[in-house]
Parts: sequence; C-alpha cells; structure tokens
Amino acid sequence: MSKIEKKVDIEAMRHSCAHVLAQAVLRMFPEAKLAIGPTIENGFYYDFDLPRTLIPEDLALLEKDMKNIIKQDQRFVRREEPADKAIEFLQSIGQKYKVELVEGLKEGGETISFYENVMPNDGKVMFVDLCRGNHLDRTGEIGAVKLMKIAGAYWKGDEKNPMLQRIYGTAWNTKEELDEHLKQLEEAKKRDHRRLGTALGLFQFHDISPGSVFFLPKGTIIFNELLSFLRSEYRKRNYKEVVTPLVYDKALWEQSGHWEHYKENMFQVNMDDKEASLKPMNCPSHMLIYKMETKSYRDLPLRIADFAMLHRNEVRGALGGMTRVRKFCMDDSHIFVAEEQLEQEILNCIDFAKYIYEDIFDFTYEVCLSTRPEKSMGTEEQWASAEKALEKALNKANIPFTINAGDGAFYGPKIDFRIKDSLKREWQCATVQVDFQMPLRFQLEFEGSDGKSHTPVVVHRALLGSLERFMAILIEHYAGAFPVWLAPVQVLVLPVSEKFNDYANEVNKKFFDAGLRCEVDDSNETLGKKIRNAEMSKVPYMIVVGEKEVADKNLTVRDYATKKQEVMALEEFLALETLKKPY
RNA sequence: GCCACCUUAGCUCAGCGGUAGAGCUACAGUUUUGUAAACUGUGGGCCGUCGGUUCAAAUCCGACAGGUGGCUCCA
Repeated sequence: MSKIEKKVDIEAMRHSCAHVLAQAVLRMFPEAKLAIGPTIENGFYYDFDLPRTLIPEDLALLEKDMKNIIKQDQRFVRREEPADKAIEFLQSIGQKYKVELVEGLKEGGETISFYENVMPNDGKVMFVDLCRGNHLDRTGEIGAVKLMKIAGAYWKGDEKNPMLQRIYGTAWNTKEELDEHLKQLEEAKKRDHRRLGTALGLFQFHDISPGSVFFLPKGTIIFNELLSFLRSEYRKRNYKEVVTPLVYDKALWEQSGHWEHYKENMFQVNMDDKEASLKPMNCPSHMLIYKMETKSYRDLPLRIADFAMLHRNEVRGALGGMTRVRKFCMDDSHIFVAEEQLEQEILNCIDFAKYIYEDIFDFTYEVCLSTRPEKSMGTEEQWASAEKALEKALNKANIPFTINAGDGAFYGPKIDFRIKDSLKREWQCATVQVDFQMPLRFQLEFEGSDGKSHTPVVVHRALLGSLERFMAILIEHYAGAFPVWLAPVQVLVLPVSEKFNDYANEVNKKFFDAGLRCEVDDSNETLGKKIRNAEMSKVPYMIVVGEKEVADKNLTVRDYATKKQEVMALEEFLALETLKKPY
C-alpha cells in the first residue's frame, strides 16, 4: 500500500515540476505559448513555443528560477471551468495550444480543470495551467530537480505541425536519489555499444558510407556465431535457407506494393536501363521462390529462411549506431501455412523466440500484440481469427503481453518482442506477423487434399530482428563480456616471460586443435600488464604459464567472470562445461 | 527530413584570437617479468571540409559533411 502511495506521489511531484518549469519559462519569456508537459520515466518534459531558440545556458537560469519557486512554497489550487469559459480564458491570455486542447476535451465531454499556483502569504496567483491534475499540495514538497536537455518536438507529434522546443527534466524525492540517477546514466554510457564496439575492436563506422557497419574481424566472429547458432536451430526446426538476389526490377515492387508505399526508402539502381532497386525486405523474393514450383498441402508449412543483406534508405536523422542502420541483415523467414496450421505455427515461432530470449541470452523483454490499424486490407473475419491466433499462442506460451491497438501492419496483426538498450530506449527485435494480403497479391496457391486450389497464409518472422541491432543490444547486455561461445577471443595464453613462449605456443596449439579461438600474448610486457590488457579486452579465460606450469605440465586458469584462479590439467580445462557451444 | 549540440594524433581528452599539448596505443632499445599499467627514447596532427572576419583563426561567423540527444519514421 505504502509503495503504491509513494509511486503516485513521485508522479505528482514530477508533474508539479513541469508546472514549475512552465512558470519559470513564462517569467523568462512572457509571450511563451505552452503546449503539453507530462511526466515520463524518471522525470518530465514540457513543450513550448518560444520567441527565440533556447541555448544550454538558459537551462541553468531556468533551473535557478525553479528553485526560487520551490522555495516560495506556492500552493497548487484546482479549479474547474465549463469548456466555453475555459476557452475564452485561454484565448484572453493567448495560449492557443491550450485552446486547441480544450476543444478536444470538450468533444470528449471531459471536465475542464485548471491548476493555479498561489503564493502562501498574499494569495497572489503566480501561474495557471490547464491540467487534468494530480499535483502536490505545495511546490515546497518538490525534492531534487535537474533540467537535462533541450530538444525539438512537433506539436501533437505530427511533422506537419510546427516544431516546439521541449525541455526535459529529471526529478527525485531527494538529492541522493538524483545523484544516484545521474551516476547510473554515466554507468550506462560505459556500456554503450558504440563505445565498446571501438574499444573492443568489434566494428567501426566511416563517413564514406553513413549508416552502414564495417564489421572488423572480432565483430565478424560474433556475427557469424549468431548465424551458426540460428542455422543449427533451423536444422532442428525444419527451416529451409535460401540465398537470393539483392537487386530487383521495379516490376516486383509494383506487384508487392512497395513502389507505391516504400519507394523513398529504397535505394534505386539502374539495371539494363530500367528502374530497379536494392531490396529493403525479403518478402517478395520469397513469394517468387514459393511460385517457382507447384505446391501441395504436403509441402506446408514451408519455412523459407534468408540472411540476405537489406538496404533501407533511412533519413539521416534516423540513423544511430548499430540500432538504426541503412544496410542490415535480418534472420528473416517467411512461413507458408494453410489457414488451419496458422495457430500452431505461430506457437512454434513464439517457442523459438522464447528459447532464444530466455534460455540462450537471458534477456528482459516486453511483448506487444498489435492489432488492426485504421488503414488495412482484408476481411473482418481474417483479422479477428489472426488476432485470436496470436493471442492464443501467447497465452499458451505463457508470455505476458500488452495490446497495442491499431498498431498492426496494414496486411495483418503482429507480435513484437522489445528489448531496452543501456539508455533504456526500447527496440523492437523479434517480430511475428500474420499476412493474408501478400499471398493474394502474388496469387500464391497450393493443392489441398480435397483436390482444390487454396491460398496459403504467410507468417513473416524474425527472431533476432536485425543482426546489427541485436548485436548492439547484446554488447550492452553483456557490457562487452560475452559468453564464451560468442567471445571473439576465448582463451588468451600468457607466458610469464619470454622463456616460456615455447610452452605457451604448445598449449595454444592444443586449444586451437580443440577448436577454440585462442591467442598467445608473447609481447615484451610484464605479466601484470598482460593480465590488464586481457581484462580490458574481456577475454573469458586467461591461461598463465611459467616455471611451475612447465614443470607440472599444467595450466593456471584465470576466469574473467569470477576473477578466480585455478590450477588444472589441460584436458580438464578443455572439458569445462562453459566452453561448450549452445548449438 | 525537423530542432539542438558536438567534431583537435589510432583511442580518450586539454587548449577556446598570437600559430599544437597530455595519457594510452604504435615503433626502437633496455629489462625476463607470477595475476589490472617496468624503464628510456622515437614517431605520429592542413585542429572534419570549404568559405568569410582579422595584422593574426584550432579558437569568431557562415555553409556543407559526419556524429550525438530528441521529434517524425522504423528491424
């Protein structure tokens, strides 16, 4: 109970901070127009239309004034108004965005309420804002506030609307909590995949090809290990991998509908003096493959898998690290099923995803079921049955999920798995989508046991999502210290001095023959330095060999994860459970 | 694409009107090392690019490029 009360409290406190910020902004710019100022995780923001662009120094000034307002211990007073009177009032003070908001609320028949900030001594009204509420009683109850950053944001989130200036802030009950939060942000930066990618020599970007990753040898090992893992699962789960072209005549995209809806995102190329494009997704290629041979109901479910590289010409501002790139590889598959096989196949996909997310990587993830959007194709019954199938499968798999109403693809509903990065931004990774439309567009058929022709349903699914994005999240998840099967260098042999290089090489050869990714650090450095270097590159096992090991014909093994050292025979080390691949 | 900020050696960063610095890395030598940094020396930069202001620009202004944080979009 007290926990719940506390949560409401901090929400109210953060919301109150937004009002205090708005008051400070109005003092700095009396002509400022207020938009909205909600709470968010760890804080709040407020959008303003201002006479000039804010500079970082403004934040310090505003923060100072906020502290004054807090010190004044202004009272929050609620007052309700009829909609028309509210509009009249807001027009009189020139708050056009608020007028628009009230007009919306009026339609919904909601009560219109205002919150006033009143001075405790003389009752002078310092600030008033349209607000649904939940505020503290007094500004003095606000704990520790810090304004974090300025950003642009469109009014009502629509790019056709004017861009407002958004101020983000964080607020906590105490200074200690605030400091702890700031410290956590610093820690999170150390996990950032872009930083670790460079530090560990995994990948780089280059100005010459913005949005496309150069995987360095070490990063390529991780990439390929992920592929090997998937391929081994594909074998068990009866997927058929294909290799497909990258460039296609625009005729294909016209048939699939991409030319109409997705053209700006496609890299156009010239082929035989005809318009063509690099593929942004695999679906049409797989439709073509499906049609290359006559299909019978005995062929279904047909699971076609593809690791082809995809290109999407994302706008510059959307690019960022490996989470949003222009060239990427999906662990993509299109599964062709008869309608009655749909539910089972969705369950198979979810089971596969669950295995990867929980058993292999131990991720914390959230699942969303996205339902029919306003603009959609297909019949009511198809949508209902597809949504039902997805929901049933999630329940059977015992996966909690939230419903994202109206957020499905135009061709069908979908399940998304989302994972947070180190800065707590959510990224969609796995997706399972039901599609009734693509088979119609491509006139896909199969011969049923009844001797008649039927149309299959397509399940689009990717489990890692894009390998680039997945790797980014993996790097942050493990903070660069990968499990042995993914580690670019699994074992590093450290001779105590040059005298033991021969033994080190001998041992290393055995590791190599056992299939391990191993190296000898025979640099002219002290053992301490070699250990430090190995620690910094997060190698799972360091093998120290010197006089003792040569004499006893054994190894001293230092474990990165536990930081413990253990003396053991070479065979004993090679038999370690942790060295085994999960596939 | 929109708003703001950032860009100095391979990496991390200092310098912020008087003409370039540190640590790590790299290379060479000395040292032969026992669990998170041995010592000495040497390299390495058209200070993102192009224009402008100035006697003088890494430093001020502008454009462009790339990056970062948001918005829109999205795997």
